[in-house]
Amino acid sequence: MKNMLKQAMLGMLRYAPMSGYDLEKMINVSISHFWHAKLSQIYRTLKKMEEDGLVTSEMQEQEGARSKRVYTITPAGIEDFDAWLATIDTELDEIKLPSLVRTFFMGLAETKNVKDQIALWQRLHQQQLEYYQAILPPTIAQMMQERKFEHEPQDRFFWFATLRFGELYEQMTLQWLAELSEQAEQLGYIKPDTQEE
Amino acid sequence: MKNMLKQAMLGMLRYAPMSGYDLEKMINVSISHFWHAKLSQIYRTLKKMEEDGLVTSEMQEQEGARSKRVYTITPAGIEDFDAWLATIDTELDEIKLPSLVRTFFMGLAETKNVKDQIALWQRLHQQQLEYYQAILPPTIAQMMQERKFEHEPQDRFFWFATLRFGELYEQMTLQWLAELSEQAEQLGYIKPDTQEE
DNA sequence: AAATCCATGTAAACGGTTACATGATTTG
DNA sequence: CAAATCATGTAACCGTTTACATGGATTT
Repeated sequence: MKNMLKQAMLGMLRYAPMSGYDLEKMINVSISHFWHAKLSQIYRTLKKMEEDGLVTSEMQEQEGARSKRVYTITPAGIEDFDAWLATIDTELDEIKLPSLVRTFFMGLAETKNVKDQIALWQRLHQQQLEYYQAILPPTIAQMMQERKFEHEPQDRFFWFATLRFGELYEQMTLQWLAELSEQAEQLGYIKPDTQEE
Repeated sequence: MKNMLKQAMLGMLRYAPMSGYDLEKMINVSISHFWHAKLSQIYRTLKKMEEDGLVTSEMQEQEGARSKRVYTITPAGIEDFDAWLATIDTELDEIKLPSLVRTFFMGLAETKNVKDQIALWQRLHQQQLEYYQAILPPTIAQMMQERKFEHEPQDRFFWFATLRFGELYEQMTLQWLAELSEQAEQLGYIKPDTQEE
């Protein structure tokens, strides 16, 4: 997998200086549906980036709260990030979807299981769709304000374009699951509703 | 990321014994659009699986070709695989999409670049869609025959259901890209067609 | 004659997760 | 008063990639 975490972190720091803890929030909320990272990895990566001169840090005192180490992107960091943005990606993303691996082998599973699994996926993706549509947009807008992201209308445009991708992805998945369960039921590969356990 | 490679390999071996080289082909063709692995990792994993008693191997001579080490799933391996299939996955897949990270930061990029990148993605996804629709189905069918996969109609059904997912995924992505480029152009975030370089 | 495919592996490095360690402040 | 949030880090481990090493058979 491409080394995207460094770029994602530099990108966030281009909008505003922030701590490792803040970066984790930005990544695991704003772009959670297509990238994620654990705090431990973020701290390690920040250390490495500071050694490489891409960021600098200083402790910042806070009234009534413990102080935090705030990272700021350096000119070298900006150069590195902009150079990456100026390149063109010529390969499709390599995706790993455990649920599709499971689906591939479902012909070997119990029909009761297949039915339950598909029903659960439908519920989870329905929830996720609602999360993208109703909960995430205001959360992201609020986050950008709180962390004082200096940005232009076009930044906002592309941020919300990635959200739109999430929405379309969930809708497509729900469509696929509906098709799958309908056809599987017709062919007798999953039990039709009998209600009782 | 979940430890899917072991399950994917056991699953393939449930249908027919095969070599590490064959397994790589099965994984990187049949299920390439949602899982992949390098040969070196496959060989290491096979070694580990043999130590754990999930598979056994024996050298198999071939006329006019070098011999190969053919792996067969053991009863313990079947048990392990079936136990996994009988569990229900209660979490959504965690996806990593480098192209979406790039999109998120496109407000900071040159408009010329954005335009070129989106155009290239459109071409690549169009190609991939055609690959799923025209090339993969016969390739997979042929592969299953050659490697003597003993299977039932329901196996086939779920194999092609994962292909259908790939098709829908590409169509959805193309729709998203069309929407994105249209809106970005309207708002002046990418240069409209001027043809000359 | 060269390139690709078949075929198997090892070693080092890298990316990422899990577990551990600590403790103050805020919210329910 | 308990749980969640804020806040920073280290160490060990695991999964994955890249580079190395080898060589016969087939296709172009």
